[in-house]
Amino acid sequence: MSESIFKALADPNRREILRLLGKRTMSAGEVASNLTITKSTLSSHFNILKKADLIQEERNGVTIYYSLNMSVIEEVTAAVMDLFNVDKTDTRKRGEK
Amino acid sequence: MSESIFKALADPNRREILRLLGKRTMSAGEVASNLTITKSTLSSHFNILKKADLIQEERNGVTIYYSLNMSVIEEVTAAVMDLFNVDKTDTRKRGEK
DNA sequence: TCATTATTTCGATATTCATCGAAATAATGA
DNA sequence: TCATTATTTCGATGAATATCGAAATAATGA
Repeated sequence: MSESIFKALADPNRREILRLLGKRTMSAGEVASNLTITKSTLSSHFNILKKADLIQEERNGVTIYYSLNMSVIEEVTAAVMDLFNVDKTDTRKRGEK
Repeated sequence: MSESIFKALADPNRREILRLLGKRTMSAGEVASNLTITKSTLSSHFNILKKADLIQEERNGVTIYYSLNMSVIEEVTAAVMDLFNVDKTDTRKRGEK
């Protein structure tokens, strides 16, 4: 769940991949040409993003197309919100015990 | 900036620290008693969260109180949103080249 | 000044992680 | 079936990271 999502977002190359796929569906090769890593490294990043359910793949012949999994975006923002969910019943000010 | 934020959110113990501080301001010792790590490890996590500007500290005598830096939460959600900002000018369907 | 309490810094260690190049797999068209 | 193209898997490596215990620092009150 959200563990794998936060881990997935921790790497700059993976975040760049998400930004690229946010513009449009791309093949692995197209994504690679926008980054400075080898294709084998990219493939490893794809696996991590897939495990976090952030992207999906679709093979078309010899080419595999990757796209953002839009349905998970909601879950991502929910996980972030949950992290900062302040308890309204506490009225103490900072530094007060 | 957001690099340090995403890195900071990648560790489960740090996320738990944020959840705890989201409920109320706590001393380092109080936070420690809610986790299963040593105080020295906790101190290292505090440093990382401080560097990401996610928490602030305030010393009161011998005790240091930590609290969520609410003003950065907005920045966090903005960074996440930015990540998934889809370009509306692209009309291609998935798999279409 | 000394003892106490709270927390941090230091140095070491073990694990995780990003990365690479080379070899393997997969699909297709000649 | 062979060559080509696209991508992945494998095994190794170096760097980053979480963790610990022990020693150091900081504030305070006796």
